[in-house]
Amino acid sequence: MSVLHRNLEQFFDLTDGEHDHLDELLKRRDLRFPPWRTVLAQGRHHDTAFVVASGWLIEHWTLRDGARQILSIRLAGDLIGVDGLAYRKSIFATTTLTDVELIPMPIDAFERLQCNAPRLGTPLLVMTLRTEALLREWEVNLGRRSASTRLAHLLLELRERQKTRGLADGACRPLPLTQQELGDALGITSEHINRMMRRLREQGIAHVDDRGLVVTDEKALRDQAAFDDAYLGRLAASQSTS
Amino acid sequence: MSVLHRNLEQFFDLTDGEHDHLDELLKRRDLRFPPWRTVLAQGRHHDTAFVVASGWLIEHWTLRDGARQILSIRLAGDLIGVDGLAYRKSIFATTTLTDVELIPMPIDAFERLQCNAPRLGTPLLVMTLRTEALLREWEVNLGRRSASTRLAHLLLELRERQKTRGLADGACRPLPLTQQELGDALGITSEHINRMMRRLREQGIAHVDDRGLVVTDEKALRDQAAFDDAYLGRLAASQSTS
DNA sequence: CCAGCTTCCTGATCTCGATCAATCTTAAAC
DNA sequence: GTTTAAGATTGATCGAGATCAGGAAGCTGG
Repeated sequence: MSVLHRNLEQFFDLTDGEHDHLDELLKRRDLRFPPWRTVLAQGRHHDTAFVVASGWLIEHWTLRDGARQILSIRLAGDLIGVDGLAYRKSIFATTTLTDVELIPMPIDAFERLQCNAPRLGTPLLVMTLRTEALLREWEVNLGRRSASTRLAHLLLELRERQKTRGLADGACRPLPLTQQELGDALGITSEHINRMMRRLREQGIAHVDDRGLVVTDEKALRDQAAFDDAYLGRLAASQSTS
Repeated sequence: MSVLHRNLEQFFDLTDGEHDHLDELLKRRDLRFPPWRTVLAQGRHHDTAFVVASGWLIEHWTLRDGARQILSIRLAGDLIGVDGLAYRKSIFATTTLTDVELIPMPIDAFERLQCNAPRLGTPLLVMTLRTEALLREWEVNLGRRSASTRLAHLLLELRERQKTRGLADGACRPLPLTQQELGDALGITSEHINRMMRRLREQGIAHVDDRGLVVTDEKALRDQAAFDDAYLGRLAASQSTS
């Protein structure tokens, strides 16, 4: 059973017929991409959305001066390229960070689904609303919080999202983000990320080794992150438990 | 015919039956609110979304230390409270800035609609995707652009959104935002907003008088805003032409 | 093994925008 | 008409984080 089935079954019990419709929606063959491959280019036409079966991707936007803002980090179970439904093209770029498996989901099949299995429409809408909630949280981060808070927030969020999918046991194994990328996600220079990481290390809160991120003082990190319990709850609820 | 009908007809031709379903969805009586009334409180349970028939509202989030981030400004034709569909509660606050008319749209009727008029599901999903696109643009603003660019960007965006609804002819008539609020939307202090406004005034680019915002040098403002033509196109497409 | 990357790491300096502290304006309130 | 309060405006100072300018450390491919 695919990641998407599991993700949807969180919200709704699916009938056999609906399972079949989903199967039809998802073309059989998974696509595989190596790291650093741009799956959806900024501004390019596209008519296929994807379910992330495994791996990490980033959605990002490059300014004319070369500065880059990472808009969102997508993990297994997330959807990418849904904006094709609204614009028939990608308004930002989506790029792999690791080896990635994607399940294609043609946009027009997506529309047909609304008619053939209308009950599935609501869960899909719910998934996009949950993504929207994450974006709003990031607006707050970028607009109002300090560099150290933002970093702590991102590290915890990623660990939490990994954990709810059963992918991270304590340590968030592979943290396939360079300091440059952390910075691009947080609107901070990589030099400053480095300084913030040093502080976390010196304070014995967290550090990165070859296994990935290691959190040694959960509570302190949570304090730094100004983490809202309600937010954590939403995070958990928004993810599949695969 | 309501704002919502018009907004949807941009994307799809509606059958009479679908018009009826929409009518049923929208309870007859509009609700009216005075300025500064919180329609949906942060974290409070709610089961009704609304279509904005007229007026201005803000969606905002207040941090523990009292700092406020305005997440989005909502105008006539926009939806508010759709997150109730995903969370059964509002994860941020929605507050009126002016006199506002709202058309209630119960969440459960919304779900029934998916089954009774499945074709309507897609347009509603499209509307939320367009909102999502605006949020991503704001992520870029908050993360990567300077105060002056952000301000120019917001002023132009608001004027454009008003214009595509036929509400602003040249001057964006009532700009019901204090400098404090502009700051809260842009992640900037009101004092700094004031300085940026002074600069726009001194450079003869734009100023605010009793009629609202007056743009005297369109091109210069557009340059400051680093406004992307593609973004403008999306803005126009995302709004009703009421 | 070395040359050439990329990423990590660090310090010195500078700048944008925050913070603090007033004054001014205007419109409602009594 | 005086009081009061909210917003606009301005200046002086401060600080978080950017920018600049490099090393150090690992990892590629030759």
